[in-house]
Amino acid sequence: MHDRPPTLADVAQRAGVSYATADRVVNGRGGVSDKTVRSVHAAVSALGYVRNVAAANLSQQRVYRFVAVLPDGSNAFFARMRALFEAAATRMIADRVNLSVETVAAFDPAALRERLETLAKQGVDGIAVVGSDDASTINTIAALRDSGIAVMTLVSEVPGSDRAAYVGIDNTVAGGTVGRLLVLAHGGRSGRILPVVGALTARDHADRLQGLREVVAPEITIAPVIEGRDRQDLVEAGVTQALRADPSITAIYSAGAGNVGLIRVLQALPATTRRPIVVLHELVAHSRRALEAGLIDIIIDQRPEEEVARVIDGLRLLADRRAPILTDPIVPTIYVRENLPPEPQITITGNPQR
Amino acid sequence: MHDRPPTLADVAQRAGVSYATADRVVNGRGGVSDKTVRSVHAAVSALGYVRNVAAANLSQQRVYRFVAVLPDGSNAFFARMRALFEAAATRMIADRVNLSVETVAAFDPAALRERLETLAKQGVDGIAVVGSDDASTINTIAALRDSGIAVMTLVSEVPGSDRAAYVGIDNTVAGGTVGRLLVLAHGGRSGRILPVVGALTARDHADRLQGLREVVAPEITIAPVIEGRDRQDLVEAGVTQALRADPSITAIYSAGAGNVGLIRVLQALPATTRRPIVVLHELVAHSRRALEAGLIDIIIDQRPEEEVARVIDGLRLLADRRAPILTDPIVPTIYVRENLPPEPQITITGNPQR
DNA sequence: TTGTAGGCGTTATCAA
DNA sequence: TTGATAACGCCTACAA
Repeated sequence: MHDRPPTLADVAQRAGVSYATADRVVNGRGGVSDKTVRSVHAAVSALGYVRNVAAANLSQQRVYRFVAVLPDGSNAFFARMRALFEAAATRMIADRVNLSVETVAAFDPAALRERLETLAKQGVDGIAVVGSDDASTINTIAALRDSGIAVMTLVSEVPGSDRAAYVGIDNTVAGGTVGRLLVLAHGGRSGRILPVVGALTARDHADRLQGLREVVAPEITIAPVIEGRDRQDLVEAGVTQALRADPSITAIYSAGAGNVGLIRVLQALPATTRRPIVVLHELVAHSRRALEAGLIDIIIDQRPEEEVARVIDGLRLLADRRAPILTDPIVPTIYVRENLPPEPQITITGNPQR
Repeated sequence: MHDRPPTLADVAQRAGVSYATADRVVNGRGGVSDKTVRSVHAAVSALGYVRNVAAANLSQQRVYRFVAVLPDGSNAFFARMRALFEAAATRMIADRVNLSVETVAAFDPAALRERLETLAKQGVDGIAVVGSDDASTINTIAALRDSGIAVMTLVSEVPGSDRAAYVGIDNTVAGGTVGRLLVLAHGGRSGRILPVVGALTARDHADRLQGLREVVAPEITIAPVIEGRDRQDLVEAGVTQALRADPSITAIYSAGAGNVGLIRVLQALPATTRRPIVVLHELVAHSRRALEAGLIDIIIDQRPEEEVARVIDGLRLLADRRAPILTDPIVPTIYVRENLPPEPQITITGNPQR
């Protein structure tokens, strides 16, 4: 009843060959006669042999070295993602995976390329990088891949690149989701949405807008887009002006960053007027407070926790050259005031007993 | 630059003691002089030693044996959860964890107790069980715990029990979330919600209703509750009758199962009338189709994928007697038509290369 | 209170 | 084409 799982030695014995031969067959190292191969395979499936990864890793003294490359700057979202990576890193050292987080100038393909090439020279096993849609980055990723390094893109896709996988949301889906919620919130009445983005040239922002448009038309119209460059001050000025200029606005959708500026506008709104419905992206400290305070209605979040977990999983699978990794897009999640998760804690890792 | 992580042997050498002594200190086995303890600790932190779990597991020939106990019946949600557990099980045999899924008569505390006691005798390391709120179950869980078996409750909490952790949503939160979305969807207008539950005595359903009530009052009123016993036919009959009796109903919230019946009612609704806003729980095949078809508006889901992952993680931590496991509640997720995840695939596990 | 050494299942090297 | 065997890092029985 309680027999231990079969080992390769069991397989070898059953197949009537030496341990080494069984190993050759199981791990496809070649140089084994067909007949022997067949008998080993038969033994494997008869016994239900499964390679013991713990033992394998031990014998190989495998130490995975992974790096996550994030854009620098004071962006709250990436700060959170960074914290998540760091927490994961400390949890994983017991599993012999060495994960580090590095920062590189945002929107600077040359800097990114240089950093990636340096990492390649240092011999990392895998890299997760926040994508950007330019030729330099595409080429760099291809080069890394050719040199056998697993590359995954994170948060933002690098369209033409042959990265091993993309982990992030589908921005068109995100925009569409927002659109659907706004349609619901308008309850059949007409309305006018004020869209705020960082820049219309930013692929992800444009996709979100596109998703929105497809869903809300034709009942609800869309006001001229504000490009806030992801900067609080510009967002604040732009939204203030737009609201003043167009009193028919019933909703605001902020698809980019700089939302501190938007929140300031909302705070300053006269209490007499019914404020527009407000939806914005990413659950971070300030957006959370705004939702709790009733200044905004919905946060749509890409769940960086899950993204980080998937990236790490994926890098490990790639490093082990296991089968094609699953690549379902992340489903953007909706937060309202009532289902906010517990505030993220600063995690202090204790020393495991035993 | 590329040195391998320090081993206990390194620690021992640096502390000037034997391997066994270092081991005694690091694993707190006692019987070591204070002075020695200190010097070993010093060496540990000087070198940054971290126990290699792969090696530890190997040497112990540890095989985790976990069981998930789910209620039987044709419930689509539990069918999905079962599939998720089974998929996880096959993925984990390479890690020497033996996870099996068992089924026990729903709503039958005696049967559950018997099953759990049998498992205890067979010497499992951990059990995940869908809770129920009765004395027998509470006692059984206590007994299991005393005999050193890790018990986690899943989906539904067992209030007074000393289970190691509960993995599931907070149902009051779920109800509140639905309430908020319905308030939004009413856009300041009054309305009347028809609630459908399995039974008011079912703790989770009652909690959901409670969460809803707290949020929607006072603008939106709540019609008399339909108790559908989670059965399609009863739900269908109840909802049909209620809609006929009360034309002022603007929304339906189904907090329980039997939603196939509800969907039939919606399909039969005359196309001329504007149908009520409909929210229900759990993303399964039929609810998904209904959302895609525009028969319902929102699905609130407890993400069984995440629940399963957390349970397995938790059981492993408990079996290893590692620190108190994190016990954040699962955040219920909102689906609209646009952010439905890809249809779950039947996963066929390939043989890992190497 | 401290130390020695065999074994866990795999990988990889060397020899036949 | 096949076989034997020394690591890998940790746990533990046993000895001192």
